[in-house]
Amino acid sequence: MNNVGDFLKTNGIKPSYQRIKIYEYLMQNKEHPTVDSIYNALNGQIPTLSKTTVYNTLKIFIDKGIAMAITIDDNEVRYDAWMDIHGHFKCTHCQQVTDFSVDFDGIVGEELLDFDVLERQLFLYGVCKKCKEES
Amino acid sequence: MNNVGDFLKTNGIKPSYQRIKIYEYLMQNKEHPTVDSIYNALNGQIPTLSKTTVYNTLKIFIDKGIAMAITIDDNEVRYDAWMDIHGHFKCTHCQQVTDFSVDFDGIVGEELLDFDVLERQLFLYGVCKKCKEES
DNA sequence: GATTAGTTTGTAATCATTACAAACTGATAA
DNA sequence: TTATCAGTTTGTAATGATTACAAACTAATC
Repeated sequence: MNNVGDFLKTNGIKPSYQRIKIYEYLMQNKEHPTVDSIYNALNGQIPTLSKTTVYNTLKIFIDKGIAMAITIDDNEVRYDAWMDIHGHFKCTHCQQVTDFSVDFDGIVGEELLDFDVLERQLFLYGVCKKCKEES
Repeated sequence: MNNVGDFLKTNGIKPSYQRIKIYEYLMQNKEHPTVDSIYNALNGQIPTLSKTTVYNTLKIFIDKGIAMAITIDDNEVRYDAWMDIHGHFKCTHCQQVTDFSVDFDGIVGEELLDFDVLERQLFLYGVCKKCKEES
């Protein structure tokens, strides 16, 4: 499991125990956890863990570009270690968030011709397959 | 100016003075105001206005489908009365939000084939034309 | 004019996030 | 080994947006 540590080092982040655990958690739990779920999940293994550390660590990850924050719904920020371009679908019934691939070519109008676009986020909302079948 | 009142009525909203003013403000200020800017802008005309009323009213507008909330950046919810499908570009230099048209055809991968997509939001981030030229 | 439903208002509570300072850790140098 | 120092973690307190709630108000109806 030392590859996570190496990965952090490669990205200019000192691989402390907490940071390794938090990044591992992000990688293993792709359902876009919140700060709270990360904290609660890791508190068992790291009893001294502080929520501030979770916030700090996630901020470092984002600064260094190895994670991103997504605000799918107001007032719940979620975190994601999958950095490929992809979109997020949120089911308004079961609240589940589903990733999907996106092809951004040619969707943007001329208004942004001379703009530098550095980051893209596509959010879709509706009813997922499972909830549709159940109703 | 009574057409705004009629418009609200058509959408099942009793056209009170506050509601009319708030909706007018949304229509005239397309830069995606926050609750705070709406409140501050209207407080002159309506000295008794309460921030709670702004929150309540915007919630009603959203429920009835004549406005939408966008969370371009964490912890600042903005409101928009333009309900056509469009994207939002936020310049990370000047913080300005620019609307642009979007063609969503064919961008979504197969993962969502059996999903009902009811709402779409596309956010782009980067450097706008003006800031690019200035640097 | 009385009643009632709906609307607005202000205050207090909530809750996520941030600020900050103290405690801790681990490496390096004497 | 011990001292030092930068970087990390922790806990508490502060902030700030949003919500809950109850009282005051308004407008329409009987």
